[in-house]
Amino acid sequence: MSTKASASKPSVRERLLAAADELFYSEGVQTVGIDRIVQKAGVAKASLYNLFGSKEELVQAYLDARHASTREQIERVLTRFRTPRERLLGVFDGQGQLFTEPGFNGCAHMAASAEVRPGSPVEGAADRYRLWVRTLFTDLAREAGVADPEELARQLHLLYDGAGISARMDRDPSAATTARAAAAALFDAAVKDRNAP
Amino acid sequence: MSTKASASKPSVRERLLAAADELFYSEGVQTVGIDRIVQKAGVAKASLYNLFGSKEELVQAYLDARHASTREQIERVLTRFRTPRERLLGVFDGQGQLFTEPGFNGCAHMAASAEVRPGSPVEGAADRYRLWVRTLFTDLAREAGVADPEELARQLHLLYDGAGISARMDRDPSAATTARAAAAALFDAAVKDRNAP
DNA sequence: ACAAAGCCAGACAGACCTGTCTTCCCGTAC
DNA sequence: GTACGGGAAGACAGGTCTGTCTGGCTTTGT
Repeated sequence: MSTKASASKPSVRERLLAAADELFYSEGVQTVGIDRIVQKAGVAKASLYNLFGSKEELVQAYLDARHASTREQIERVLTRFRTPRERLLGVFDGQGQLFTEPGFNGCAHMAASAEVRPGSPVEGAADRYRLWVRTLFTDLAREAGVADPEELARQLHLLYDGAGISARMDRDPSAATTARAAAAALFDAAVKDRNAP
Repeated sequence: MSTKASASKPSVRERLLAAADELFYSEGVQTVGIDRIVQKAGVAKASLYNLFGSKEELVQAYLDARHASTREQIERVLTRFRTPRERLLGVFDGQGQLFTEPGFNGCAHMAASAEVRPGSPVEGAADRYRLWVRTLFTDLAREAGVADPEELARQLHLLYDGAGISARMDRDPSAATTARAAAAALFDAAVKDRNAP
């Protein structure tokens, strides 16, 4: 078996994904060349092309790994909350934790999507990520009994994206707190409309 | 005089900026090479380097021109509104008009900032743009008599950025309408807090 | 022990990039 | 008429990129 070498030594694939994550995320997928990734991973260039086929597919794998990791982080935070309102706002708590991690550099999917040329398959990974965020907010809003869960989810998604942008471009991790406060106001207004239309 | 050739023929500088805007905005600053810009502008490569010095400075000039054009568009829309509340929400009306323009492809400053390597002077243009948006929202919120104009401006900026992201990545120009509705809810909640804290 | 597969190291081709420099043309001032 | 300067066209250098291919080493299975 070569796929489950996680106890003793990281497998070639794992080393490649780790190096790609570190370099792609901090410097961008366009400016980082294949040579630097294989050198950092201590891997032959032929292994990379045997495993992934092209740089574009490596970028997709890198984005999917980021997606999975973000998802785990947010869902782990959400288990700490009980009421629907707390769980809905907890998404921004999880986001705030991501903002303060060392080396945080904004949303990887936004950056990669801006770097590739339009129509690239890389945009599919970004679409998958956005669909997950949208569905998460919609489900939480529905559980909370909001009148129009889709509309509130769209609004919260704007705040979520905006916080990611601000955290990166303004270098201000407190954007998550601002987004959380705005989300609370929007949620409270939405449930109030429901009780007294 | 060569700088005011706008009546008969566009000057060399104007032709370069027009070509750069068209190519940089639709395909990205990294993937578009100098050769394609000088060819589209019908200009000698030496003229570009005499006028701008480097590609990086051309990118900055392109972003500053985008900034000025966006600013004019928004401010023109704002003149149509009278009450502070209408003017504050009118920013999202202007944004919605930008979203429906042919060839819209998201916020140029976000895309360019994601493509250049961190620390590039290009980020300065993005900072100038973000400062203008922030100041605009803060002034409008203060004119409206909100209790904490800076906090509301931060929240509205999140919606503004999020709408730009959604319009580009979800290909959904109605993101501006969603942002406007959320902004109205946040504004009304803020003035209500002021009247009955 | 021996075969076979996996993998590292690196050369190589072909394309593309930025930035400089030369050459030539054309319009204009004097 | 003539001198001059701005600009078009493009060759060129030096570097970087992706992707392929060869050679040799190491590890593993039997």
